[in-house]
Amino acid sequence: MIEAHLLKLRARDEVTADEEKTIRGLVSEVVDLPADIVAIRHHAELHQSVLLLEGWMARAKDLPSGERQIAELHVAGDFVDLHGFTLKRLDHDVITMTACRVAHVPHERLKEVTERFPHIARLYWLMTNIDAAVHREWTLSLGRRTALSRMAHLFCELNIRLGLAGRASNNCYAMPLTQIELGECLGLTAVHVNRTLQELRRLELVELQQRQMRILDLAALKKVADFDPVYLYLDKRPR
Amino acid sequence: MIEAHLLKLRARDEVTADEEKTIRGLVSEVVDLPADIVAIRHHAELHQSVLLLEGWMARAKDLPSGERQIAELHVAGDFVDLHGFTLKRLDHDVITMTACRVAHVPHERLKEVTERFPHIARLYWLMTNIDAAVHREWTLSLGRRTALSRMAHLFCELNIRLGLAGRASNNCYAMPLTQIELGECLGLTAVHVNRTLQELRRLELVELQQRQMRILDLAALKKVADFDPVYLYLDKRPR
DNA sequence: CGCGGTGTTGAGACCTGTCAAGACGTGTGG
DNA sequence: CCACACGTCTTGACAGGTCTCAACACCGCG
Repeated sequence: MIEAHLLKLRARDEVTADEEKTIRGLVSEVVDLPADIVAIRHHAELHQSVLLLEGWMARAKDLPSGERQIAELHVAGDFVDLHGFTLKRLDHDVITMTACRVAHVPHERLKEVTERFPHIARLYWLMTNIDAAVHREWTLSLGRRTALSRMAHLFCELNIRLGLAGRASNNCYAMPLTQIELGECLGLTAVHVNRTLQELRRLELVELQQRQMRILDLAALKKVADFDPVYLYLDKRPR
Repeated sequence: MIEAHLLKLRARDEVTADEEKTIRGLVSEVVDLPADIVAIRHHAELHQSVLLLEGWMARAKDLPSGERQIAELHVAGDFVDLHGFTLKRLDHDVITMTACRVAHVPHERLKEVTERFPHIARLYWLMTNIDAAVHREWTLSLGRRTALSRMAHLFCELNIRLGLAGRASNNCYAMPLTQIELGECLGLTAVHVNRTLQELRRLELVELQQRQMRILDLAALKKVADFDPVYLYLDKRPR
């Protein structure tokens, strides 16, 4: 069930059989989590990182006023707090959006990786750098894109990332977020999410019902979104 | 002149004399750049990273419509494209906001660091993770904070980061950005930046003239900004 | 002395937020 | 099996923050 994670790594660089064995050996235990809980609380001392095997999680930051901004969504195969290995504490919560299955990876073992497997270390460094690239793209969305374009962009991003993990095909994927949660990703209110979603439907770009996303016209959606996947760094090359 | 960089590292962890020597040895050459150029073009193949010794740079993403969003500001001591070491190409431009002096660090030497100096490698990994934390805080600003709060937050962040590099004292620092460029950071138009700045002045929180920033009431400014510096990870501990 | 970039101001438009109410669906308890 | 509660989705009217467009002031520089 760590397959999605290996798929994600192998999309960016070769992973030898030996390295795969090392990576599989990182996991100390596998745990199931219910939906809508804080899995990792901000500012808590960390001694392990969490690899998402199944389900959706998110990195959320809250304002004292109670407003929430989600900084990144995570799907199967993502290391949701790999950055916690060097940071030791997180500046955000990691929350479950659905029921999830996760693997725990002790920081001690990650440290050994940096000492004995520099190539894996660089690969994991790369993964956190790709997370940062996603943050930058969201910054661009929030700063300069309209609500419509922003939402279209998110749907394009999820289509690719879920596809990589084997969780999307034919431009269709399970999309478990409520409109409130979509708003927390997009910096919008739930009301405006609702209207923007209707506009995307009216334009016949997407269908979204029963938590199931179907992209009807990917080319047009990308155009509305101004979507270019280079920021996801999907080329396989030595790192 | 690499002092600011060492200060930045030493704010987060011990750096031994040996390690300092290794870090100083990373630099291949030092170059001066004029203001307002693209120092590193997005998507270009990279074989070295750039360490900013003096001046201001920024990571900028452009939309086809010509609108620009700045994702992070960089000051003396920052490795402006350390993430380029694993990414190999950038998803954004790195531009100079002022005349700058930079040091070039070949990726070959960084690779050696990951093989022979895992602790320095972890420190540099940490630095890119802190950049990502800054991205997340900006995401929160753009998604949920008002223009006033967002601007106040940026001024607080710069106060701390410049202070760390020895470029701020008594809550005063050189602030070379035009109002247009401030808008590119804050997701605002220049007109609204102007009005928001006036509001901050009217509230007697800051003075900004002749490109010189003076924070008049830091406590009040932080309150308006909802500023908490934990996201800058200023605690010194083993990484 | 004129020019270009920057800063400032005003009026009006527009995108998104706020508030409120109702529809719909699903799970639970009687 | 029905009644109800709760969360989610939807809709309308209105408010408000930010943008657009336009004009002018200021200033350093050639």
